[in-house]
Amino acid sequence: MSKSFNLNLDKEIGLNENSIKANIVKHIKLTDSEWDIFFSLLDNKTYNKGEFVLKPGEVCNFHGFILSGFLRTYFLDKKEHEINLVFHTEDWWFADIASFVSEAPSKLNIVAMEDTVVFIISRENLEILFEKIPKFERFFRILNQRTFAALMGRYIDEIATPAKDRYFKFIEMRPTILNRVSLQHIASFLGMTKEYLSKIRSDK
Amino acid sequence: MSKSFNLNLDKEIGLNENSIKANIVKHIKLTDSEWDIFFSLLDNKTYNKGEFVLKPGEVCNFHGFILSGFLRTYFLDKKEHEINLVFHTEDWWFADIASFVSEAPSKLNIVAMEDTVVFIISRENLEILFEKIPKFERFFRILNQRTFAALMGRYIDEIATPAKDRYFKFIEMRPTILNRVSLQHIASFLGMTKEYLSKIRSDK
DNA sequence: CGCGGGTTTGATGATGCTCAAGCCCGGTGG
DNA sequence: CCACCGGGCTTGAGCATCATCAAACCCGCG
Repeated sequence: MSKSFNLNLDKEIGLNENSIKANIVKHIKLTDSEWDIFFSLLDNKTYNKGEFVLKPGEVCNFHGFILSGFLRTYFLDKKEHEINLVFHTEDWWFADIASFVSEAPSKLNIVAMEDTVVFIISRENLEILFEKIPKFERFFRILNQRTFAALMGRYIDEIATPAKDRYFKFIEMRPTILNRVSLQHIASFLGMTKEYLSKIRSDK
Repeated sequence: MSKSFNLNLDKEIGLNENSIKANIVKHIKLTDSEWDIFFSLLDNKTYNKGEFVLKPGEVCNFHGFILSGFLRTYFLDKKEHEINLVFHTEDWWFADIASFVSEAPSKLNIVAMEDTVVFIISRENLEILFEKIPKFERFFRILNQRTFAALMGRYIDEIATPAKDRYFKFIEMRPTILNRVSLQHIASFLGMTKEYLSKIRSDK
């Protein structure tokens, strides 16, 4: 490949690196050589719309960061209904933490809802990263804390807020998601059936 | 004070220190002088039954570890009903993480259900700890990860499991709690009214 | 034009809540 | 020793929320 042919690609990777850099410098500062180490431990992956990042039964041996696109995490209940847990968009870390920590088979599906570009860091590389740059322990501590706080908020909402209010809260909090995903997925995310959501929406 | 006079007290503190040490060494190894630093940053506190560790409106500026006793974390819904989120027993780290990270007023109550002895580490001392012994970043990263995984499990259960099954699962998973707390608190913890739990129990 | 995914509508029914009453039982005081 | 109290637990009738199932609708697309 000629240099000029590669130019656009290089630019794009540069953009990607800046996006994850911006995410990380919010909590820790690194030197240039530390950044080099960090990026050497990442894999760049692309998932086409409909492709699976993780399937039940697999062990989640990675953490991921979304550069562009849109992932959906869900599981199947006893009646084989899909229950959506998270919609992950750009600038978002994701993993099945339960499977990651226990090294047990995941119960979750993570699927690409759009063509999606991610950085992946494997369990092994993550351990190397912690060893070489302990500051990343801090970064992931803070990340985990915030993710935990967010989940706790959702948990409380789910318990304390009736379905109707959850929907109106959702369109207020995450308006852009509305255009990127079908209503049935939003219904499932909000803990109700698509039929019931439809009734809520037509009520006013 | 004479040495012999202090002996019992020392023994007791020794016991407490061993309990939190055992909890920590599961994930990180410290030298004796690091342990000294660690313990110098802790406060030992006792809460009598009924006393509050945290009230809504206060900012949670600490993490705590339970040496003995029993705490309950709950919030009030719109109808002023208490909704139990966690029962914390011995060997358990606790905090309102959401309030801790955002430094916003807590929405939660944490109350002692029995006389309870805890170690408290303040936000300031926690930062000092991270600075002096970065290994603790790792410890709390792992702790947060596991807490997150546990909450995710509960969240999925709450969504995917009917009330009846949640109760039978609970008595199987946490049988000792049954004797330490009234049924109405268990009902609230399991996301149902005390009346409904009562019917579940009498059904079989 | 017909197909198919997504959405809506309506009838029916289950799950679990509300409210009110009564029960059980240990503690306290006369 | 009994009477009464109060907290926790139970019971029952009626009801709200939300799920299920089946049918129809809408609309872009081949």
